Amino acid sequence: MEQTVFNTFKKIQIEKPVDKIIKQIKTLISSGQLKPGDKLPSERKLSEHFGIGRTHVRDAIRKLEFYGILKTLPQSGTVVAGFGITALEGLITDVLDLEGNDFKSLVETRVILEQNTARFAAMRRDEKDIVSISSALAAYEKAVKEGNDTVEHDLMFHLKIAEASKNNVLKSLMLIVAPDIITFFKENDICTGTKPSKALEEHYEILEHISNREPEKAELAMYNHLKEILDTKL
Amino acid sequence: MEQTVFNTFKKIQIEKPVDKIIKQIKTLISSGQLKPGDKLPSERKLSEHFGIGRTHVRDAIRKLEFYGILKTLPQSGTVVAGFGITALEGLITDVLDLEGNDFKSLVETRVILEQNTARFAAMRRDEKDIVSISSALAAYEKAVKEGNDTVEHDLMFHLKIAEASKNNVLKSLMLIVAPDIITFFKENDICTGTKPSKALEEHYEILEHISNREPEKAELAMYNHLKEILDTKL
DNA sequence: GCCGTAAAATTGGTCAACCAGTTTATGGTA
DNA sequence: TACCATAAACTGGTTGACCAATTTTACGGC
Repeated sequence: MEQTVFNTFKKIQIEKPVDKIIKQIKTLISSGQLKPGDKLPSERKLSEHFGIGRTHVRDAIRKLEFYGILKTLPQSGTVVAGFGITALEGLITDVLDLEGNDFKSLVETRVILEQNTARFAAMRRDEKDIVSISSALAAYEKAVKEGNDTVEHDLMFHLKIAEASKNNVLKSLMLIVAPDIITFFKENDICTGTKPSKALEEHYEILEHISNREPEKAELAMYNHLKEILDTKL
Repeated sequence: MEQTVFNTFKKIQIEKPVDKIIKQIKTLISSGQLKPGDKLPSERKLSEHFGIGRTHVRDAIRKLEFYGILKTLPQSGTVVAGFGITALEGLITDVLDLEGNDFKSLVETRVILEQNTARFAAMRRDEKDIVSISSALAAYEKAVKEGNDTVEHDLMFHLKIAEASKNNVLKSLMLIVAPDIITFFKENDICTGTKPSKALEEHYEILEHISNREPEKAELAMYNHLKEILDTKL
């Protein structure tokens, strides 16, 4: 695949219809035609107003709904959150220029999330958590000794810890970040770089601290476990 | 609205078609009919196989795509991530039982995210960041002194800090958490509870530390600023 | 028998029509 | 005049058909 010449232009991409509509909705709000708490014009009206299919309008609404900016009531209408114009405009603007995730930010964020899931897990874990974390660790150990697929089992171990933290939001955020982490590690073969035996040992230490209800130690162990990744690829 | 009797059943809700299909796709993977890296059957095939409209199939695919589990190539096909069956099953399972966000988790997570955006902002801010944070703070101050809408301007201040942290992922996660925070505060009038003048003072302190490039102090100031919220409603 | 080209089938993307509830307007009645 | 039943209009939800690009297949020339 010869793409060298065109890579210069890779940043140039046609604005997706969804973002176009979101921008239009933002304009509606900015111009005061649409105030916080108002009911949005019907999807039909919007689609013909913007000269675009209703599908795209629905997509845009659902995206804004995901970020809590709109709320659609079935068979009744879609409503703008009662946030105040400042917050609404700010939020929509931020939604629009969500850039791709660079790996540095990704890892940085993962470390932060994981330090805290480990800490909370040590505070709140029950027996079931210990069991599920242990079994995930066992699967990881088996994979290490057989020499393959360590990345996924590694991540499952970490996800079980996130579950034990009893914090839905933290777990959700981990879930969002996780696949990107896996993909990158797969592509760059970092997993083979870090010694699996050492990682295994560290996993056991983390589990130990969580099991013993030692939040600070668990957090620190998690940090030490992940910190070298931070340095590896900066 | 008399609902007391029915509240007992509020947890029972019809399984959304999207989740139903996601479950089916998970089954396909579990049973080995669909392996990591494989191309998914076409949307048409899936829809008639499951006896459901193609729209729902597309919705399910897009949801799984958001979590990085599927990748769709326009006019070509949809592909399963090359994760290994363990990770795939685990991730899909977690996607399926994403529960609603309880407020305790929400605030806990917010504090964590914000401590770190403040820290990174103090390390990486440039002059433009200082300007935009300052102007957000000015708007907040004006709102405080006029006595309304503090919540949104408050949040905008925090979002500008997230931008200054130069960490895309952290900012995205803040964006996800933000609206829920606003909504809850609006509904429960917490903002009026905490003294706005004190909060304003704390905001200035945070900005000061970020401006002076003092990561630890910025992080601590942010923690102190938010910690009372943690205690307020536990 | 091999390769290149073109046509046919298949793909996700898009759209306009239809469905089942909700809301609003209407008009007749007390 | 106030009110309520009924119907008309409108809402988001869902579906099947159409589009353009891709992929596969088939055929003809070499």
